[in-house]
Amino acid sequence: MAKGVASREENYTQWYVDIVKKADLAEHSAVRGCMVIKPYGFGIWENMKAQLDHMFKETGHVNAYFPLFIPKSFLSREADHVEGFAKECAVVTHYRLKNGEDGEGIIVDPDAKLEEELIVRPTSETIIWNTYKDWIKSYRDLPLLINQWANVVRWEMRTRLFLRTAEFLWQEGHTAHSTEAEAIEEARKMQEVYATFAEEYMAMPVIRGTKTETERFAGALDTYTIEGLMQDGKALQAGTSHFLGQNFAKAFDVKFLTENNEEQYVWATSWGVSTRLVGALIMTHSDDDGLVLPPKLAPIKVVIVPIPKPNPEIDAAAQAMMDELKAAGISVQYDNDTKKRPGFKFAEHELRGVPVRIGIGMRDLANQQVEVARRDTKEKTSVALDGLTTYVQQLLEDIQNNLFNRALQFREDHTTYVDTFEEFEETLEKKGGFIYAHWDGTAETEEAIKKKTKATIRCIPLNNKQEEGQCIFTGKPSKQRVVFAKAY
RNA sequence: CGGGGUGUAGCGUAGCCCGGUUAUCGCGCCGCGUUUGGGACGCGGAGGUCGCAAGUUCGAAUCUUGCCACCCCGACCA
Repeated sequence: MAKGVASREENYTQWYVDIVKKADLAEHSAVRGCMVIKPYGFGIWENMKAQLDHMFKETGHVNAYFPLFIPKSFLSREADHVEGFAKECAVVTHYRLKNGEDGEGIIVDPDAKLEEELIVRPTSETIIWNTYKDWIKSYRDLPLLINQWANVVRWEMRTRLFLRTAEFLWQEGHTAHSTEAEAIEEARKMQEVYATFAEEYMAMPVIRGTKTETERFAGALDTYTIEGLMQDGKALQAGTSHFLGQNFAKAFDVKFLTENNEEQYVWATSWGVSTRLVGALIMTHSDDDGLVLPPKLAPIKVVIVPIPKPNPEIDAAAQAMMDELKAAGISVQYDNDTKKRPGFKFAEHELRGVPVRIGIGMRDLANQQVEVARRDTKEKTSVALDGLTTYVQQLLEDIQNNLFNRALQFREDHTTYVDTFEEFEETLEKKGGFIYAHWDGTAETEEAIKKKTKATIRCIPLNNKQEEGQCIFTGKPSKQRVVFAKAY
């Protein structure tokens, strides 16, 4: 176990905090509930962002930017929406400060009160739809496929680094369509983009599904979700995509003329993922030795450690390796710090989750080889210098695949089908994970189960198998199982 | 936002109950030397508004009050 990192077994929450801090990803700031994302943590986010942005562009979206501030009146235009967010909004009431007369320093100038308060966006549907109203006049203006990368603020009671902070970074896509079918297709398409990203880049298997009414986004008709399973057996919602129907179009009066010169409201979607994904990444793969990163998102894929310390010969060999690896598009770092000994460096790079470590000493050089260690299994192998880059490329792929398969195996081991409430409670307590169970489809039952067990319905899986059964709680007839879990 | 806990150097801590020299120790940091294939060692050195603010007192890290931050448990949420 790494120094200064709690084991997952003994204190999972502390382990998570330790990883974030020791791997130098983020720290708490002077502002309540807000974090400072440090360069290494931000590097992971940047890699996520670059890939997602690419995928959005590939699916026809363009980026734009809308204001941080939203007039208070906008938020209340859509009834469900305002109810969903009202309790966690930061409000700007004044626009000026001045020196206090009693010499107590700077105060809010009472004369500078805003006519209408501004809300710091918790999400941008309202300001965006108010804008779209002017942009959309004809079916020729549709579809409108826009994404923005932004920060948002939700005044959370209880925060956790990356998983839930008062301010967080995310992207929000907001699209407008001429037909209901097209909007639904868009929402599902983006759910699939998220799922692909999670599985292929984060190496995190996810369940694709639909949210129940209770768990749905405020103002949406349908919320599509991807749900991951963390190592402590709790589910984490990693991304959502919403079919908004015509709710926002009606609230903001966004109409267009069809080919037949008929006036109609547009159909909308919105979808987002946030820096929470960094938290998901940590909790999916990391171990008691520190962070474990999938190669595709690791800021540094390979680190070269001179053993026992740098010298001209080793430097030259390292430089040659780096040139070759960089040429192959692999980010690599040469740790030629003379103050730290190799063992310390090994532990440090493991803590930071660097996927591959290459150790090179005089003994290796004499044999024209290096020692290659992989972070996921901690296996070490001697590899010939000749063909090293090819080997590393293959190894990075192996690690990426292994991480996914390992996480998938974990999820399968922590997926249980139950038919009685006793089994349900027992599974929750002893094993956790995803529980497939019959449910009568009512919000009341869902609420009652949540109250009793803290487990919520994470989703109704896409293409869910239809089977007759009885609700585990009420015994009423049910046509399909839904996925329950305790969640973040 | 409710209940509980914690806050002493960059990090981890002793001291606090029972007020009294110059605030303890380890890690880290700086310098020199010896080391170096899995978290090195010796010697020397720097580093502190004891979370912040009031109060009690001749005297406060220590007692009182308020505030802030973090952790754990609830309610809320991505």
